[in-house]
Amino acid sequence: MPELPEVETTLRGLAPYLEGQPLTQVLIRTPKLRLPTPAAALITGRTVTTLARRNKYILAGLDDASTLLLHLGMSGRLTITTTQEPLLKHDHIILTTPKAQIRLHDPRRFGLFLHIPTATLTSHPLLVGIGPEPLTPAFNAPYLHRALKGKSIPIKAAIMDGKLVAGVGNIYASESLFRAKINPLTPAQNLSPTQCAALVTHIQETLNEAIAAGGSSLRDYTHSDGQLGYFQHSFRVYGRAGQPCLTCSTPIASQVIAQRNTFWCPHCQPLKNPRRA
DNA sequence: ACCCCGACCTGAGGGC
DNA sequence: TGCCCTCAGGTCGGGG
Repeated sequence: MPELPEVETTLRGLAPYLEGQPLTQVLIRTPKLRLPTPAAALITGRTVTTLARRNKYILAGLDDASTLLLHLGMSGRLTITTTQEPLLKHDHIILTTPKAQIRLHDPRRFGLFLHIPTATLTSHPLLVGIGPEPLTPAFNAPYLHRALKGKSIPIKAAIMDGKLVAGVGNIYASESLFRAKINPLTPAQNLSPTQCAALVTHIQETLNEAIAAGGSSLRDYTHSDGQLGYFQHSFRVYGRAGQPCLTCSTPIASQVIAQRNTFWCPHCQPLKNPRRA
């Protein structure tokens, strides 16, 4: 479920309950998510000193120069609850602070919960080689144009590659390409500098709007259902196959690209040079 | 270097 | 009611 905006709003919602707080109790109920989970004793009693996001990872720095590295995978959620509420199936990691209980709930277990020395963070295999953050100046039109050189894969697949740019997932890839009026099947290397500029702009706009929408829905989670980062999205093309384009009423097309379902408007996002060899 | 594809998991929803 | 199939917002590693 989570893409970058969901991770970002999860992080913001989490901060008041976790930042500066001691982990008075830790319960690890699942020995292995995508990778083995650490023993509870290693982190019990530590205080969370910093909270940050890199790509779709949440990084929680602890006061003993170690860091918790958390990823929500496809189906992961963090919930904020009281200690009273019963544990649910798929609540894998339970962190208790004086303020709340934070639970990692992940039915498919594609998520991650690791504990590593902070000094090794930047060289960690999961983080090394990740591309620029999409919402920073490092992600710009000249960079994108350069990065796409020699790539014959569809632009949709290219922007979902975290080594090229961090955090653009399946939904926002389709949404950004629609806004930039670029056909998702366009070979990546064929994008003009102008199209690269448009794509950068619209990736940033799409992500920022989603973060703003999520941010505006942040409230006191201990009194709602406790779920962080989930809010009503209105997507322009994602999930709308066959429905009229909001701009021109042409039915939205869909096709699996790079093993993921992809949505676009054939009229607003025409494929240039459609002929094959 | 580039690109493709299977693998990792469970649950929801549709068709019969 | 139940079975069987497909699909799901992510990522990695192996092989061509």
